Amino acid sequence: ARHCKDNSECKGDVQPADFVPYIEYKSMLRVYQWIGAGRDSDGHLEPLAQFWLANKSSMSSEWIEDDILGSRLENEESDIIPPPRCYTSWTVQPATDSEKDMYRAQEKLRYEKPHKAYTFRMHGYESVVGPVKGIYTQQTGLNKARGHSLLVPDRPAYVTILSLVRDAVARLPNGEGTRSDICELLKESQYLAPLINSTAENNLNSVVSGALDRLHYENDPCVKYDTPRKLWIYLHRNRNEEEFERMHHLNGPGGNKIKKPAPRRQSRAKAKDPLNMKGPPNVALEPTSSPTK
DNA sequence: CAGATCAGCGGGGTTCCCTC
DNA sequence: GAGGGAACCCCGCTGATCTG
Repeated sequence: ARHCKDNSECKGDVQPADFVPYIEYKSMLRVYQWIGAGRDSDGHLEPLAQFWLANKSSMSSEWIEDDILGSRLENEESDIIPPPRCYTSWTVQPATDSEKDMYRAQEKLRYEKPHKAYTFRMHGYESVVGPVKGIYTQQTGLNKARGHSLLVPDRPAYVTILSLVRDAVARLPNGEGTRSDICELLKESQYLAPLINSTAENNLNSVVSGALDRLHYENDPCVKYDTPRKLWIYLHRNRNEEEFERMHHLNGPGGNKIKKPAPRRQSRAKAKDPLNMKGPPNVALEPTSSPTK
């Protein structure tokens, strides 16, 4: 991989049609990180290595000037997407009854201690979820759960559509997936009311859409939507339970509760401006990628 | 009672697919 | 290639409920 000063300089590079970056540039730390673990293979790397060997004499080794990337550092620092803690080749599919039982047993444990982080272990993949927002002690559960058309009425009050969607996002394989993947995982929850017809299914889709919407405007959001790849990414996918609990209490009662104003999105025309997309050709400045299915 | 949180709603924008 | 429709996300507003 090499840096180009601008896009035009990169036109000579070759990338496979199904190109996905294998290294990520951490602008905050100014380091490159290998993010291809589990996805790399000689089949992908050999053509690139051959091309490099054939063309290395004509390639520039110049680095991006600080004034090109430097001015963007502050913005990017908040946009860094961590790689998953572990990888899985499992893809989302409807759960069998035994899989549902297994998940529900774990989910029960997770919500027995809502003030603690929890690690779901399914399909050989570990998904760590943080404590439920706003819960800092072992609750007595006296509060009544708010009514919700898609949730069962006899559930703890702190089990909301937001918490369930957050768990479903956390359980996405490698922390990435589509909205329908999230819906599929959500259906395994014991707190979701049975979907009786296709109308209820559509309703679930729009409810999840709204929940994802709200989740990614939170302070320290747990999800981000990757527009080019049309995937939702679990931003906390590399945190462990200790980190979750530490951050939970930092933001908890007595902690820093200064609410960050909702990040105003760039105007769409601006966000899509190709001139603003200065990422090096083979480096993910933003999301990590997984192979196209 | 005020503020925070959760959730629903609807208009607007973008992208993709299909048809002509 | 242009146009239309569908699907989806973006964003602000509002109301219900809970908490201190």
